[in-house]
Amino acid sequence: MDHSGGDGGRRAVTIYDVAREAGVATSTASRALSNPGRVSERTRRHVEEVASRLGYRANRLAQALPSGRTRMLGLVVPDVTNPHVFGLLRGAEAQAAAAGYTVVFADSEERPELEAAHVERLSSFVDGFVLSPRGDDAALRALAQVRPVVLFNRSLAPVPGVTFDFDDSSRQIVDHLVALGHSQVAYLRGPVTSWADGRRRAALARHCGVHGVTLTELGPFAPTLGSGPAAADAALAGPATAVVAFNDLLAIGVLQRLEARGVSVPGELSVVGGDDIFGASFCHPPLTTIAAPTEQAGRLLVDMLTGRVPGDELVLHAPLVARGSTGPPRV
Amino acid sequence: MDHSGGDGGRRAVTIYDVAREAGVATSTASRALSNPGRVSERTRRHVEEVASRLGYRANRLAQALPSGRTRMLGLVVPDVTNPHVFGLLRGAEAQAAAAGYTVVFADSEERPELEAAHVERLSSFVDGFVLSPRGDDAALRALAQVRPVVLFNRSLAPVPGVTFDFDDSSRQIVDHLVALGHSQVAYLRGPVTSWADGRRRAALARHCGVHGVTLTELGPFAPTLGSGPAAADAALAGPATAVVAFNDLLAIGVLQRLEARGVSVPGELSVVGGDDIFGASFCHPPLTTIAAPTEQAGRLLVDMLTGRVPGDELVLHAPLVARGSTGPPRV
DNA sequence: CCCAGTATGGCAACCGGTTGCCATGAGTTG
DNA sequence: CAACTCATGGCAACCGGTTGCCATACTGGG
Repeated sequence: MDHSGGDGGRRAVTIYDVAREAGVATSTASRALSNPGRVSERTRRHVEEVASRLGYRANRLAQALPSGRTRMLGLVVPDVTNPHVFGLLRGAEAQAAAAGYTVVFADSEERPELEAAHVERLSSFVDGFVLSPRGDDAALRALAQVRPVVLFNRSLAPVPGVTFDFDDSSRQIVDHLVALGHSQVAYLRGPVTSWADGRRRAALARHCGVHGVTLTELGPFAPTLGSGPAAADAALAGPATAVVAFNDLLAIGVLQRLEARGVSVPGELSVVGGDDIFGASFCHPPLTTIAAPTEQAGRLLVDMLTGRVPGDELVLHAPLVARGSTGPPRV
Repeated sequence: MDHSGGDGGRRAVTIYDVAREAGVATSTASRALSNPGRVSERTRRHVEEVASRLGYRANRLAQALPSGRTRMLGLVVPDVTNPHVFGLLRGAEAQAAAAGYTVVFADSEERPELEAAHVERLSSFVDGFVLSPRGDDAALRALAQVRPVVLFNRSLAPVPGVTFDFDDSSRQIVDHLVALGHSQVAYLRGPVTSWADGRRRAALARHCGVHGVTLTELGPFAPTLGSGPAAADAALAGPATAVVAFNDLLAIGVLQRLEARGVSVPGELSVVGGDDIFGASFCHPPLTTIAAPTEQAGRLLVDMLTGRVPGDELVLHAPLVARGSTGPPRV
């Protein structure tokens, strides 16, 4: 067995080495380094000097073992490279740093079983989880028993979380399209495992109903650029003059396909996205979408986890951002 | 002190509980669960049954303490939300999973001291690091003594790493611009802490020299969309008919500014990026850039770390992707 | 039927820290 | 000058696992 620091060579310096070299008991060395005030200034300085001379670095594994606390937080998302979660990453990181925590990210690649595996692997190493979950309700509830958990974009009492006001953002979209004169709208569905997709569909249907707008559902589609062509073609085959996509990735994929097919946007078809990702403002034409305050969500989630805000169910307002991809239908 | 699993309530189930409940010694319980073959089939089954009935989950902190190995890898990047590192994240994750490792990501926000802090915090919890480094050489060499380290986009013998062939990609850019008829080129510099920036400048200067092209250096600029306007304005103030940006983020920011100022691209100014990020293909006009094989780099780096490839200095070829943002200069 | 060999299980040490409790000695006060 | 505080430092247990070594029981063979 190799107990070295990892370079396969000499063994790492332990607090015992420091204590021996400094001529004090290990408890004194420990207190000198991590519990100052309990030890005389002279001794403390001496121990610190010896520790740094020997290049001592505490083994955080051993340090965390008695208390079980590591001051690390786990953040598991379905896809780190999806711009939609950028705000979450940044917000969580910033707030965690402020509270003296370190965030580690893991990517579940949209797969519930990988999410479970990551959580399992990390659960001993972190004090709590921020999850943008893909797993089913039962698994999440079970996990919440073992470790503090907060959820992004999923409501699952009694587990605390932050969601966006889908009802209101759907209302804004429908109002916007109605104001432009649309009466035939298609919704391009996201993954069936997405809780948010179900919410958006329901809310859109309700508000379309209120305004007498006909809503068609297409899909489900994978929420990626690559699904854009199929989604665009499906939309063009129907009567819709405007499409609302599950998310911006899908919407941008649709825009690319429409450009390739020579369909003018918004003249022949208006396109609405879902989350105002990086790229939504500079694609062609710039995408009308919903600007979810994901960074704020990240901050709040970490606050809940670190106990600075009571764990609860928060719903954040997400405003519509109208850009060039929506306009009046060409009659 | 609270030794519970984290919910503040009852204490977590330990292997001692399992052993007692199953009526065997702790060593037997341990072996039954993690070293099968050393224990009779009947006993193993019994212990497993008891463990799952009690909801036992091994404390990985304690498990890792004796061996010092966690089968986790740390990946520290300057900015998780910079699309440039997406390939790195994906490639590393995929290859690590294949080798039975879990990857945790951390974000240094382009700050050397935060990078150091993350590494320090994580070093006991991971078996090695993949770094896209911002710290200085001495710090990195010191770190490499403590833990296995491999570097992305930085050459620093004897620490193994993967870099891209800047010389060749600069040659491709210059050849391309010369073929289009340009003779006045500006380089928009990246951060001074970036090793890659220095390499690109030197290589561009050399190849411009070969073709008798005049190269102007502007900046340094932060490698973000937000620096685009300043960079674009600086470029327009000079004689250049083509600009090469440090990276795509900066290049896309430039494109946005040029569009806002009504400057036609590539008619009045050609623009070249640096890393073919997400968005480079659908910005307006689509960006000519260098497609660095970052995913392959991520795979190789993890292979080096897990010892499946000899630790060494690898240089990967990065091809030019010509898109709409470059064309002949308007005479 | 006895003995050797082997499969199984248990004791205890160890990983590297932290901390409760007690002993000691210096400083303070009556 | 003696008694009492209080600051300081040390012993040892503990966190929750793993593992080397030994004891035991059971097996099969002579």
